[in-house]
Amino acid sequence: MPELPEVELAIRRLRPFVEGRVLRAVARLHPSTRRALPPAHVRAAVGQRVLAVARRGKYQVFELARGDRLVAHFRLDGDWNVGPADAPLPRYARLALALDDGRRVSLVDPRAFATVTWHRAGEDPVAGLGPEPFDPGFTPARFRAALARRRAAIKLVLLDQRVLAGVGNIYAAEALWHAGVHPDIPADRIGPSRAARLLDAVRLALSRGLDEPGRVFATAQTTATTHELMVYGRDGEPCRRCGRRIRRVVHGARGTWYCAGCQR
DNA sequence: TATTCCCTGTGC
DNA sequence: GCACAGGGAATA
Repeated sequence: MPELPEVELAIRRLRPFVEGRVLRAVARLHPSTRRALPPAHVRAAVGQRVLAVARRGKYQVFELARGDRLVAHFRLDGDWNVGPADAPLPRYARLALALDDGRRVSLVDPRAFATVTWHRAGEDPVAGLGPEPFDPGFTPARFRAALARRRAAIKLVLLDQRVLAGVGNIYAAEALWHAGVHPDIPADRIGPSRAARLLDAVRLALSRGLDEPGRVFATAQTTATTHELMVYGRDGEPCRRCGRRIRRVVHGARGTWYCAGCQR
């Protein structure tokens, strides 16, 4: 499911096709995209040149020439498809952008959870979003201060986009495993050294997702290949670090996998 | 702060 | 054939 790394890679693939192009038409192909993007907003965006596409957390921000923006969010399984405008639409296309070079960018999203919204110039389309995990200004001390304000389980707090932008269910579980932190620990009980370790672990887990797939890497504990998960979805399988069986618990209707042996 | 809802393919 | 999965907004 698209979290920060997958969204970043999707943007990198899309950029060469859309940056500098003019939006000739926007087709809303499903009730979900018609809800999120009313006709007036389509009219506002059509005819404008796309100056740049930026990422903020899991959001993709299309900067338009007049200063307004289209903002896409993949949610659970959205992705972009690029092809000629006269080709048949891909299966599960929920929205399509016709470009001035004859190409068409389609938002492909089987579950129709993805959104594309329009935001007037001057408006902050991602207000309230927390810091970027790789922002050098986001220090372990700031991370720890944010955690200290929260009593909920650290797993849930890592998913809170106001605390940290871009981490979802998979990378939260992976980061907690890398850091050796139990998912149920209350966030405000995480001290400075564990907060520093956890921030490093978040960055490590996200980096693995950004790496070339299949490259072998080693950490202090284990050797694996990039995009290979350490705990997520490995219910009952042995921990790659200590061999104990991975357990699955539920946090707010979402699965969390962890190792009771080395996450404390 | 906890629960519900939006959707539909996948896996039992 | 049906429960389940899940990010974020809305609701209680």
